[in-house]
Amino acid sequence: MSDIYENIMELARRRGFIWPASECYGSVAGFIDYGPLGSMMKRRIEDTWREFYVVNEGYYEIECPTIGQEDIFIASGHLKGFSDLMCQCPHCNEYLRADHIAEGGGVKNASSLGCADLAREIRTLPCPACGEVLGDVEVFSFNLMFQTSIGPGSQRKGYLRPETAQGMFTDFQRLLRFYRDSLPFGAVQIGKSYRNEISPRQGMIRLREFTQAEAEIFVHPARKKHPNFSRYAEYRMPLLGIPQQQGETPAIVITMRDAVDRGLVANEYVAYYLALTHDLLVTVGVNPEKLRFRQHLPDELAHYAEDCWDAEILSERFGWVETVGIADRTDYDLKAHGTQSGERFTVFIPYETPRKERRIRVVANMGALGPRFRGKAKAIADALAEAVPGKDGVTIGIDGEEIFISPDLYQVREEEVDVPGEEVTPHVIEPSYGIDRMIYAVLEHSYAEEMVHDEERTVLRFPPRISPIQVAVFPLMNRDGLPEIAREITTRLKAARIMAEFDDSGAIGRRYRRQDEIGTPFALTVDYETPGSGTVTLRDRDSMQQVRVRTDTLTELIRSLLDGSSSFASLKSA
RNA sequence: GCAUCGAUGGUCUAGUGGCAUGACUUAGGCCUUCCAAGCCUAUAGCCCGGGUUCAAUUCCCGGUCGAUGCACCA
Repeated sequence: MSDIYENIMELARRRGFIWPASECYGSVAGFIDYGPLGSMMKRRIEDTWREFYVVNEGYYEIECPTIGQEDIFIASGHLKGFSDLMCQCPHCNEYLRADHIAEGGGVKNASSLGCADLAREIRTLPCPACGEVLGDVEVFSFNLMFQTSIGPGSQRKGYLRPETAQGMFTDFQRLLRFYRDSLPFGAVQIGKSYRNEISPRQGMIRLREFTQAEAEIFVHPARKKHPNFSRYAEYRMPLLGIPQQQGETPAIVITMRDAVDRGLVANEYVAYYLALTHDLLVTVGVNPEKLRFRQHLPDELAHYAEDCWDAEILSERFGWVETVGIADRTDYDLKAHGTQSGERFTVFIPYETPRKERRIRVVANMGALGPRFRGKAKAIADALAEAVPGKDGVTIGIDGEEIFISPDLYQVREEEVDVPGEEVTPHVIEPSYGIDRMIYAVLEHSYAEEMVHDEERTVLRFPPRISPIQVAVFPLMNRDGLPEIAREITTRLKAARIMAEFDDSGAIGRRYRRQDEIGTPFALTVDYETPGSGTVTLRDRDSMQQVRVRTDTLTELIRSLLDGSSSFASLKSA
């Protein structure tokens, strides 16, 4: 079957958008190169992302190493949770999930067993692929993280990060100081992540090395109203929530205000980023008709998450592709790093007025305790501070030893103290974008083949802000001083930081087609009227219409067409 | 990863145990006053490794990549 995917990937290869990686040695599945036009397009999409998150939201970008030490991934859960217990059937060589086989054979909690235990459990069970009893099989843990070693002698394990998110968590204290100790704040990262997929087969949809753009927004757990919610409160878009999926009804089109009020979306933060994501995806060229937001069902929702939605993009080849995840991850990540590192991952939130609290404090009488208990006295005093003594004294445990402390050895004081505030572990709102998937979606949704004068025309209808080449400049004829004028115009456009490309090769029609194919939105042609009138023709990629425009105001005009502040349709010939 | 099928200039493709087709593209030239026109010329290819053979792009084995099915999948 020759589908649109093959045509797009052929175009992408031929024109320098996407290539298989390291082809001269034979490529490896799950790795791609972005060619000259692909890199430029990717950068423009990333810059649009930055415009939304860094410039508008004010969440600054950071850049952390792609290799992390083991502790990070112990805390994040990737070392454990990102592993599959697998085995290979000795009869049919099929790779199988060992824990699934065990559970199928009635073993409870198989995934929590070790490799050796699991191998014992499944040796009497049949292989689900060939039916033979497995017998003597080795169970091994396959982790989706790439492992490496840091420094010589491989003393220290390192892992290539499976997501960029952890960097924002590990830098939490620094970020908190940077944002002057107050919530909410956020940080973002755009960069490579790595997952050693078992069989990455869907071209650039499932890569072993891919680019993520993630934001981690730290909010007060009890204050989940977005300060700028009004921006998207009336934004209306289709949501496929849990009720719609369970009732198998279509997505409901609803404003973000209503979605939060009705409890479909957990809070304003999540709703805000659902809308922002919709806005962003459409801005970079995703077809809104082929975009939906689907809520995670209770069984796919991580246990700690409060709410999670995927932006899914419809691809002719791959169906609905998860491209963005937007989750309220609560305090899970920060708590985990707090426990693992022993460092503080909380924010001190002062009360508006300090609260008076009555406290009962047990103060040891060291003058009496010291001589009697000697070395243990300090431990006993500490234990007393935590204890709740009865009338006749208290029994405390020190190193497993029960010790009775009579009331003459301590004092119980009741006092009133000022409590100025409390330590709070923020909740994390995480929008996470798969940039490569976005790029594929934009390519597929922009791609069109149409008949023009009985000839097929291939065109990428990119939004102008995404196009790698922004304007092409042609001399109509390759003589009579026309090329010189066209070159001079090209230079002027470039000086204004517009990506302009001069082309004088072949017939004019061919040159238009070349640019159509790579999505260049506009073309300027210097013709025989140019020297006399100071005008050139401006040709619009999508309509193929032309207008004459003045050359002296060209850079301003092109700039406004590119940033969307004016449109081709509104132009009148000069 | 398993099974099946496939891999020929940049792209699409013909074909073969002995010199490897054609089209498009690209580059140079001629021509050309706005949408892949025409003419001339040039560049460029049998996925990788091993085996069989006088000789392998072709046959055999292994690998890589791709498609399909199975398995797996934040």
